[in-house]
Amino acid sequence: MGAPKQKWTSEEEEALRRGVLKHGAGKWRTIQKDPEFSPVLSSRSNIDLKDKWRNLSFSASGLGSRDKLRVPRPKAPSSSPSPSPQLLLLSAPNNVAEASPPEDCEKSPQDDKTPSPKFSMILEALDELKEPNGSEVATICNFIEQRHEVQPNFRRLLCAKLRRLIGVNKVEKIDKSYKLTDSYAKRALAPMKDPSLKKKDSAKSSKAAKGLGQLSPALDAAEAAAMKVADAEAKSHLANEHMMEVERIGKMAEETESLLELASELYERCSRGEALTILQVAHREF
DNA sequence: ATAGGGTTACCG
DNA sequence: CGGTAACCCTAT
Repeated sequence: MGAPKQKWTSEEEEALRRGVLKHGAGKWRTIQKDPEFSPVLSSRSNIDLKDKWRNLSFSASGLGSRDKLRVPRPKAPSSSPSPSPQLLLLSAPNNVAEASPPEDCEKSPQDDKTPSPKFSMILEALDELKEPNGSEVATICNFIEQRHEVQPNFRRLLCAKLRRLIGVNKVEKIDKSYKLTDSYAKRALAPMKDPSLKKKDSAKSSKAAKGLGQLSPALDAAEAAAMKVADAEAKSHLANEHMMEVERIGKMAEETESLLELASELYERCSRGEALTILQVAHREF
């Protein structure tokens, strides 16, 4: 209604980065109170910092995005921390994964064969776990993760997609759960596997098992085994993600070091009166 | 106070 | 449509 949405300026972004470097991620209040960043981040709350950092982390690890040119702010209602037209750089871009365009050809590890199976995946999941009261996001997410490789921020995307599906009346929301619309559920959608794979009454068991850890003999062995396998798969995915994270941190350390070197070099040259263009800096041609 | 899920606005 | 960034709400 009132708030059009305040996009983050590069100054704010960098203040946040430096704040995290100084105090560590998670100390949002401390960062915001720090007199060094306080002037820049005055209009941001500690949760804003947290949210922004989450976004930065996702876009950094989500390998999918090149840098998007970010305009500082289309509309400045009141206080305008307009970036000075001087040589203001070093606003640390979040490309931890790569710094050199010509090299690093390893790409697209998460490319599905199908061009746009995203919706199908969700509809299939919803159809497979036929819960009368709908399935909650965690359940849907879990189900899909066991069938497809998903990106780390999949859960968040799933949320957005579900909302879209609600918009076109394919899905309805009951409390915190989602379920196929009656009219839409009748249509045969995904080519289901052989019926032998289907367990009767899977809805109750999957949800009940989550709530009560030690279920009775009612839970038959096959189902228990299936769940263990599923869990193991999920864990292996997690392990893989952790490996990637470790690798990422390593690269980040390298990047930081070379950035420091670059900064010193730049400082020295500029203080000698040399003029450098951004392009020169970007290509290290100086 | 922080982490995480969920929602809304904006962009391609 | 599809995705993301900013924002909001709630449990721990």
